Amino acid sequence: MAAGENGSKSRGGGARKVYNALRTEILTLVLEPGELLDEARIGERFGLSRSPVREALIRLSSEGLVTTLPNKSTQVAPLQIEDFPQYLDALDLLQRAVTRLAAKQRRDADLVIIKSAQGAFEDALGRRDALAMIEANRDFHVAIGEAARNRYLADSYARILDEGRRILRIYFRSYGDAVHPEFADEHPRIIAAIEARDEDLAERLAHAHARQMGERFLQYLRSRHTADISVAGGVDAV
Amino acid sequence: MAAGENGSKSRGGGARKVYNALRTEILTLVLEPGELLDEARIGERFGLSRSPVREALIRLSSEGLVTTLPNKSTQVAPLQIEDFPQYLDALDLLQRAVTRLAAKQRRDADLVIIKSAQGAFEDALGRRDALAMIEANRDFHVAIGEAARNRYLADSYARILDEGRRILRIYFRSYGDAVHPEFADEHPRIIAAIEARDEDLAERLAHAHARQMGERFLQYLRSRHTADISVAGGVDAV
DNA sequence: TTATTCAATGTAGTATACAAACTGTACACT
DNA sequence: AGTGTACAGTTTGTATACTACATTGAATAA
Repeated sequence: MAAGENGSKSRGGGARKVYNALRTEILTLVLEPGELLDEARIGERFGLSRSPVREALIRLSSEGLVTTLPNKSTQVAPLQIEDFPQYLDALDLLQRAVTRLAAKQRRDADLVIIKSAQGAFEDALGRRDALAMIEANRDFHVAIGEAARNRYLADSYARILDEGRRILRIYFRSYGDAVHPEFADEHPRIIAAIEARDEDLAERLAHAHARQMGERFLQYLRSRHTADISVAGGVDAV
Repeated sequence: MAAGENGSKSRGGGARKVYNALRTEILTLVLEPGELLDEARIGERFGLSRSPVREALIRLSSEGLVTTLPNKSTQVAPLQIEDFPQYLDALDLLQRAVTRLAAKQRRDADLVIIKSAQGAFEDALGRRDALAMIEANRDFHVAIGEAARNRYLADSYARILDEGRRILRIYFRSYGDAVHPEFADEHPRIIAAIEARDEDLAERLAHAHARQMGERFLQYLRSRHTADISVAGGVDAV
């Protein structure tokens, strides 16, 4: 297979490339939960051997984004909506803590990053681009996580936010990726609270924001039958 | 290298074996923070090729237990005591949340596991076995995490607890692994609160427990010079 | 003596080769 | 017909081979 022929980075880049690509596709549901991943096929898709592909899959497995059936194959981690309440609890807790900390510890440089992410968010909102909106939303909160200056909490928070990308994707996709503008005004208020170093307000807004998100998704779940969107097993679900 | 000759599991077991071994040795400081890990050497130590070793290292890297310098080598993740305050904050937050949830959600089966871990803890205390005590302490809290029935929080909590094993190890080792009995009576009270489903008390005790641990370690840090125990870079530090 | 270049060496990243386990199908036997 | 076994195909897990990057140290020049 044309060894030595490579487009981008001659070394070390292969595994990272596959990792990033698969990760994005998993989080955007281009790869459906439960879908089976074949190392060889992925390898030939990227023009790489199985080794870097394997590395990428191991990383993803370690993050819980893929599940590896021993000696059989690895599949995109199923989304178990039955523990969505757990998810919400965790998101709420970490979001409150992190946003409060950010209000306390933020520096001006942090604010710039946060506002920039919010800019991208509003941009996507204006373009009615659901995909970009989800990503910018994640970046916005991750930026707040960084501003909290606690790598343990920020890591856990980022992990949860990523999981949320898949949930939000299901939500929007089910509405044909129509963008609902009701999300628009919550972020600026959070920014303002962080900028004003108002810890209590920041925490309260963060809490409300998580609740809102959960409420909307639960409402959506109720509108459909839970069974219908059980993406847990099949490739062709939803 | 005698292909096909292996003691335990003929397939999939190799990588897991290396992973578990390295992980334990990292968390017990048998492998010092900053120590360099050579894939080939590890491979020959376990009678395996580089492939399974690589898989183990990738997993560990993904968990933050080793740091991989691109194209150079991988080293045991340095312990940065300068962000010990961050660590404490995160531990406190998650411990409070998880212990409270455990008091709310626990089932009888959970209590059995928790008490069993506490049994091992007291056993180790009696034997003055610092290593076993640290491990049992971690298991005790992880069991509480399981009882909370929130896999997101339990995962984050477990991750933080593992990091704590290294910190506790430094602490005890510096005192020649002498076991201080003042830890003894906090766990039973936490168990009692969980058993009685007293959420507020459980959270308060969990909070106090985290504070105690942090206080002791900070006191230890103050007694030595911070620079002396900076295990960040060198192999032979401490 | 000190700085710089370059070859030599070692190790990580990738490719390939081989072995074991699982899957499914076909066929035989009851 | 139903069940069990054999065999082929597919795919993971591991071993080995190869390549490129990086560091080291010696040789040479200033």
